[in-house]
Amino acid sequence: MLKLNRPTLERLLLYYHFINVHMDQNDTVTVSSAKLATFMDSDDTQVRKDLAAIGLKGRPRIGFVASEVNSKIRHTLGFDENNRAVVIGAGRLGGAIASYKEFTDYGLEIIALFDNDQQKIGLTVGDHIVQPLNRLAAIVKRRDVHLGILTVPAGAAHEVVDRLVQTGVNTIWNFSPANITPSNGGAVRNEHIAVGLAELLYHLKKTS
Amino acid sequence: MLKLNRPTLERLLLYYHFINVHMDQNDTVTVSSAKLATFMDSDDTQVRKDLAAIGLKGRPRIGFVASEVNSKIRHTLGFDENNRAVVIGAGRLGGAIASYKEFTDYGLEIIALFDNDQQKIGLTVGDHIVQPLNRLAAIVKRRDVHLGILTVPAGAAHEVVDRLVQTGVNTIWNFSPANITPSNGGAVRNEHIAVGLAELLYHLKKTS
DNA sequence: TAGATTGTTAATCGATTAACAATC
DNA sequence: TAGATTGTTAATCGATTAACAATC
Repeated sequence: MLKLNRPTLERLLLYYHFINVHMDQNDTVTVSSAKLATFMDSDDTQVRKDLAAIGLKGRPRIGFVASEVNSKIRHTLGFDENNRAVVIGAGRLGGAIASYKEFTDYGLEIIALFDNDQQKIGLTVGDHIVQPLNRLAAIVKRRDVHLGILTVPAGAAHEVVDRLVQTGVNTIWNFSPANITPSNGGAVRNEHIAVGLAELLYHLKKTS
Repeated sequence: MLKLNRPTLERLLLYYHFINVHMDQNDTVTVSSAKLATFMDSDDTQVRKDLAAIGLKGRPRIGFVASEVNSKIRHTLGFDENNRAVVIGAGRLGGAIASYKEFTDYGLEIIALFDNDQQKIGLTVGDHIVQPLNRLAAIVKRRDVHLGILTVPAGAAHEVVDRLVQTGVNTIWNFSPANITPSNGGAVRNEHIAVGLAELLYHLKKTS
């Protein structure tokens, strides 16, 4: 199995979006590495390397078939699977994520929304009824859930992660301000919101 | 003015959080580069390089004064300024961001929330009343706003960006699925949610 | 003093870019 | 054919890591 690093995955995703937004999806539409590179502000060699890494071949004078690029990236990144996830933490952010329709474009289905707050349990948020955390294990088992999405306060994050890992969910998308480290064989993505903010504030400071 | 790249900014932020969470903030508490490196899963030389880059000096046998590290990072990243921002798009995500209390820790103040949907204008979301977009320019001018936070659908993103840039806001934190490119002298951070998702789905696919 | 830790230079590593022959 | 574009090797660049003398 090929091993793609983070920047490569990010670039592949951007190629994918560019083609989706800007190009017709029939077999006669082609795109050159130079065109993709211009959009990405990067180098055409980089684009060809990336596409070669996932097994795509282009044709001299022609370029790459746009729809092939798309479906290959889709398949490589797993967007054509059916991935089930649970959201834990029914605050505003949790509600926003649990209700985000576009996730289906990536093969992601949010099947349940949990919280421990008695005030929230039973409420309807989008398509979901907020459920108590003690139902987590049963639902994860029954629906074969592999991904946990964390939108709890920092203080609760580690405890919730332990519960998830106990039930066999070791792939975690963490939107809480806590720093979660992956368990054995697991994967964690910490979406630390302050990272993006820090970058912008630093820019503001420099230019003011 | 020193120029820090993105990974460096990210590491500085993580040092900052580590010290905040794990260490007392009095002048006698010190931290070694090796300790920070262990937490970060990186190298002690890297830590010393980063801290040296923002002008911090450590002492042999002692390490770095934790509170000094903290306040220096805080100042370098601009968290001790008063940065005003507007949020455009009063959906769930916009509401979550406009109501996120922890932004004050980074010197960020959300001063207004806008939307163009008549259904939403006038509603109260957290501490804000949703305002029509045509009030944007006046409020930006009056309150000296420098940062725009975008939580609109992809289709509306470019138009809103144009309006922001016209009123002089060229630093943009984009949570919409559109790819925004910076205007002259401006800065954009695209928080493309699918990037994190792609990384996790790819991991799931590899391990399943 | 001995030993832990810094600051910094040198070496390594990997990623990006340049060059160019092969190809349609 | 001529010329545009690929695939791939080689060169460059920058970031990370190793090494080690200086220091308290």
